[in-house]
Amino acid sequence: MRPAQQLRSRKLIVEFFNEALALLKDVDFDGLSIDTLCERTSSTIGAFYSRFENKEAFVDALQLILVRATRQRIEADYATNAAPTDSLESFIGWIVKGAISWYRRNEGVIRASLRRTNKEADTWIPMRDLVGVQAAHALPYIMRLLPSDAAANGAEERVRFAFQMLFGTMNNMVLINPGPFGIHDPETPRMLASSIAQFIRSTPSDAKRRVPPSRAR
Amino acid sequence: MRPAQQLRSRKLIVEFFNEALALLKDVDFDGLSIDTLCERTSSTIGAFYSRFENKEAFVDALQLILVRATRQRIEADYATNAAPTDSLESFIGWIVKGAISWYRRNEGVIRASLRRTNKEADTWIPMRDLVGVQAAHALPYIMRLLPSDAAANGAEERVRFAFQMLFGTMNNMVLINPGPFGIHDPETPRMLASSIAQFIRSTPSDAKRRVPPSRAR
DNA sequence: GAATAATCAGAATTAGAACTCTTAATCTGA
DNA sequence: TCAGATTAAGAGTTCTAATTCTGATTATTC
Repeated sequence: MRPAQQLRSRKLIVEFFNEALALLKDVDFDGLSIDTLCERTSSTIGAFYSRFENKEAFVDALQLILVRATRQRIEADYATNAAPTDSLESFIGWIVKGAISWYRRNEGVIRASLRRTNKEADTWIPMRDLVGVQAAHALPYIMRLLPSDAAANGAEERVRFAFQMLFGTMNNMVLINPGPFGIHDPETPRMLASSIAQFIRSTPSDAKRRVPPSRAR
Repeated sequence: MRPAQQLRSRKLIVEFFNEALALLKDVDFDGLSIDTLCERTSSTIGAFYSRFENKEAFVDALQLILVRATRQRIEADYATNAAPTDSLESFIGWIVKGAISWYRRNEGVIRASLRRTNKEADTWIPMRDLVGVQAAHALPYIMRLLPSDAAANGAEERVRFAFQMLFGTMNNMVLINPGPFGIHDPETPRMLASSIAQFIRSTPSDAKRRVPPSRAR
């Protein structure tokens, strides 16, 4: 992306991004046509290509903006002690609530990003790192809130897996809306939070005691 | 898809499907080129189009084959009492093991199906129904294996949500392989099973007791 | 072993969307 | 105000991959 020197082009770039975000509610990156984008912004192909190397660069930039903003938001939240520390459940509830609202606000880009074709270049990587950032911040909080017996045995592994399930489930909601619960349903945060809190709390012996080896299917 | 009258074309159709499955390990439906497919099967464009209306119909057929086969497999498994009934954990373990191995076997098509662009036609629907079928079969088993206090309060809802998390997590693994756990990791089934069993067992009062309302993020 | 139907071959066509390129307009600084 | 730099217009080009179409080839039937 070539940086703009003049105000008009700076404005135009913003318009491109905003209109793209709007369009992404209906289509994904493949379906996002540069022609359409230019029409919608009352602009032209030439203007677009004098700013962006190509469509891919534009899309990368769009993703990057979101990732950057989100990362800052996360950092800020933790820096200002916004995270509740009274119990594991309320901490997890806070995490989940924040995550869900992020998914709701950015549904279009997220869906498009998930679908973006990646032959070699793993275009989801910036998004993935976001989950990593979240997990890294949350981990010490969670460990502190966990009773010592639960914390002792592989809690960190369970936490990481819990995060993976959390974001996996939300990605899936945004991607294919499988039902019965959708990203916009009011019960969804509660279900998610209680489920992963439950899992994090569980001790490995719970599982061992209860799961005798079953025959292969 | 026009049904084949002669043996040679029946064979060819099978070859098309098999080769497509092989190709889908590397590319998705967009990247699956008919030209390539025909080369790989030592066949020709003409042969392909004398069988299939167009590429989309071919892809639909491919998906349908998988969905049909899977549905039958599920029905058969339950019909022959393959499901363990000694404990919730072993039943869930069985479900998860079966599901994971299905994902491992069919990773390519699944990934491609997840990514398939759907403007209006929701091409994932047949796959989604599969989850529904699974859940419908499993539900009564689970209810029977649940202690009465857990079963009483919204257990059905929790079961459905657990299934949604299970398949959401696996879809996500296949789609973007987020880590730390992958669909091929040997620990994955255990983690998945213990996590959803835990959640299904939990009573709503667990959650209520433990989650005081936290301030919005 | 023709006659007819089914299938295959594959060059040529089409279509859609990204991108280029040249000319025109607009801005900026002196 | 005007010369040079930046930006915008948008018709035209290019590229890619699906699809069409017509003449062979191969199977089936009587």
